[in-house]
Amino acid sequence: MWGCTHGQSSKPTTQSVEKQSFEPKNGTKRKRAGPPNSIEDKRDEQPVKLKTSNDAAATTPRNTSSSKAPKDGTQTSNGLSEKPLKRQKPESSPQAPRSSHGASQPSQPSNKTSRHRQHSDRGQSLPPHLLRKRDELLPVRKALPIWPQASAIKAALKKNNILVLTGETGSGKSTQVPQFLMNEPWCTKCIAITQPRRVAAISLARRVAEEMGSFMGSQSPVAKVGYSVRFDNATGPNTKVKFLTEGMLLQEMLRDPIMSQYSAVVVDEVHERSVNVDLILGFLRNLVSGVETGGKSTRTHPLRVIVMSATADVESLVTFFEDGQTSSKQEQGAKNPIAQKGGAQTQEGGAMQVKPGRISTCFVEGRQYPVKTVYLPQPTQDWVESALKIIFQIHYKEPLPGDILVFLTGQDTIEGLEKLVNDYAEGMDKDVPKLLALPLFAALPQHAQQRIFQSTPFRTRKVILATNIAETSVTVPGVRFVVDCGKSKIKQFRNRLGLESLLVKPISKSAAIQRKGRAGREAPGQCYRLYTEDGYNTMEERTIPEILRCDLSQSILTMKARGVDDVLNFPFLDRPPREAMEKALLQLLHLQALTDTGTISDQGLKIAKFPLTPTLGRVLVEAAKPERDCLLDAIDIISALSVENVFLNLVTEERKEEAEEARRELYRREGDHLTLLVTVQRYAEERTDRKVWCEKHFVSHRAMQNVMNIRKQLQQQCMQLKLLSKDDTQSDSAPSEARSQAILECMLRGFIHNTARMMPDGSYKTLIGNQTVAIHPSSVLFGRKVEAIVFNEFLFTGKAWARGVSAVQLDWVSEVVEAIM
DNA sequence: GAGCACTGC
Repeated sequence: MWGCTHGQSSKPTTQSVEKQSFEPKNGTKRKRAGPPNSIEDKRDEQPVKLKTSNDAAATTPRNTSSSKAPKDGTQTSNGLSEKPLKRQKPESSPQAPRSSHGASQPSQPSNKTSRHRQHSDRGQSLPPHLLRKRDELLPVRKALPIWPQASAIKAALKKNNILVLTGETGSGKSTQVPQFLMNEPWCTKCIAITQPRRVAAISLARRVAEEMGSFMGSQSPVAKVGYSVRFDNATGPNTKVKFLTEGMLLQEMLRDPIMSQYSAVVVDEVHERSVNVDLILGFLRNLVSGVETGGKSTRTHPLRVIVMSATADVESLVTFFEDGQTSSKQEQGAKNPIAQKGGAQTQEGGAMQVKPGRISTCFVEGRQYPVKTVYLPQPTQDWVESALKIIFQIHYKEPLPGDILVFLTGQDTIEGLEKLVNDYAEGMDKDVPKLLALPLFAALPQHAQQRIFQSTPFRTRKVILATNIAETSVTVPGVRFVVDCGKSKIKQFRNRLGLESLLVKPISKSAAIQRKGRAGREAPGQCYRLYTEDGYNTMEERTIPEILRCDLSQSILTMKARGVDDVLNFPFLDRPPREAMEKALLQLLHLQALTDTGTISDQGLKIAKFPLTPTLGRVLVEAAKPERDCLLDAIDIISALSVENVFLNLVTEERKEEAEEARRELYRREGDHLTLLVTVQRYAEERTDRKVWCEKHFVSHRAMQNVMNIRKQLQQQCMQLKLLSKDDTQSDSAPSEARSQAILECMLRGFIHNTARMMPDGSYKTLIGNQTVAIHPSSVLFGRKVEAIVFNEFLFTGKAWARGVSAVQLDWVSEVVEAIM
């Protein structure tokens, strides 16, 4: 897990507090220390200001951090702020061993909990170590660029319900804004702060708890800070500041459309533009403008919304919340199945509408050392070779310390360059420091990823060869040089074919700036771009938001489940093409998640509540039907399909053969789905040592632990939806032939579009769309000829492949296909 | 006989 470095690192900077600025850095020194390197440094043109758009700018005192911080920006070791940020003592770390199972588990009443039960929440009687920590951290907080803005931010939210806050890395916005707001008179309930990633939600909550001198989550009833991520809910009755992942908030919004437990929602990292953040913003805009909150479900107090973003794209966000009233009016008359259930009536329009000028904006400077940009004089085709040259150029020219972070596109280029670097490094003179090449990508086992945090051996420079993972998800310490190939792999959904492809594409300017910034987190740095300045200038300004390039069926089902019937007029920050939305609507209709009139069906409501794609949700609902009666088996299979790679990928031929042999007892001739079922069942039955079992069968233990979590969650949710009864949780082993057939027929109900039949020449063609597909070599059915197949995934990599394949009978498929045609 | 950027419920 990222985010849990308890100070073993040689540097005090841990990624778990990366949102904090932990350097005693001078916020102003940065400005002109670097060369006139890029067009993106607009910070100097933008004074620190906070204004409301309906009155004159109320300029606040300029960020005072620069006067408090040491003037020398290169002075990295200064006790003032580094020391308190170290996670030194275990006692100061408010983390208890936590159960990672089911969010619904009650917190265990421990001695510790009852001992603190009588504590007042004023803090005086809290344990001294928490208070000491809090007091230690206060000066650090005060030195953050956002600190002087506290009163202006509070004033803005007294006046207006919406605040758009732009703050760069290191401004402290994620940790401080909730603390500024929590004691405001209007803030009688909880504040939610969303994060795109689990680690960020958890580590920010820990940090804020420390800063407040509070317990965390379920540690104590008086705990004021908590977090909620999948499989891990650490909130208590008095949680006032709650960090959660975007997906978690969306789930809550389905259960409680008006968000009655919150006084404010802070949407952080909006610039990353995940699909979930786009949905949240649309729902919030409807909510604050009084749309689809009709009747009895109207809020008594207005919800405060704080939208936080790193890039200065304030205008579009302000416009988004100001305008678009036309589309919301259209939705006003729309039926809301959730509200209707309670006999609610649609509220008359306009009562809580956001009028122009009711939105505040705020800009806060970040803290970043200057980074010099170097472009290639000529464009190159072979950027692996260019990267190699530049790595050694840096290594020979630049003194230690200073690690190199290289951004590449994927595992293969990373491993290729790793080998090259190692080969060349062997031939270096003895008096030159060593080079240590470290790969970093998500599929790399956890222990291998952790190597980047280990301290560098004496006279050695690390070269981290990374994918996009290092752009946002992982902060690599010690980096002073960035090498950016200017490309990344992007998944694109092709509407017409209904398949996804993974393509290597040029990155956007904003991504290039993000990558470059990774060199200036601890000291001034350099960024070598493996493209020309002209190349940079021709890049798109921003990365295309995910919602414009993904399959929309899950998003649209979520919208429908939340009562947005007219999805074509949903307030999107960026509206997906109509074609993509219609494609998704049609798919949902085929899944019988929608009725013929386009309203959500009972079945659709159930599907929407599962943490699954609509196709997989549909399979579950089908499996629960009495005539199928194979829900537990379906849950096992779907859990395994929800994680990537249960079976380990082996490299050498020898190991592959070994694995084939060991797994033979798991393989089922019906195909991959039943093979997964057997694997999950055997793993679950294993009582002695599951880890050993995994090693023996070349199965990923980490993946299987995740499968078990998902399996448990799905079983619980099926019980809540009354699809499963309590006394029915013991799955039978080894499904009979009849049950195998039932399982595959359920799969067909979800994957109608992913079916193909064998042609006379032995190739396969999809029943819908008539596309040629081939069974992927990773399938147990590879090389076999069967009359028809159903498959989990349709992907294009040079050729159209079907992955996750099972054999079915043609007449089963025909029956399902005819039903929707 | 191929190959897989990254999140998340």
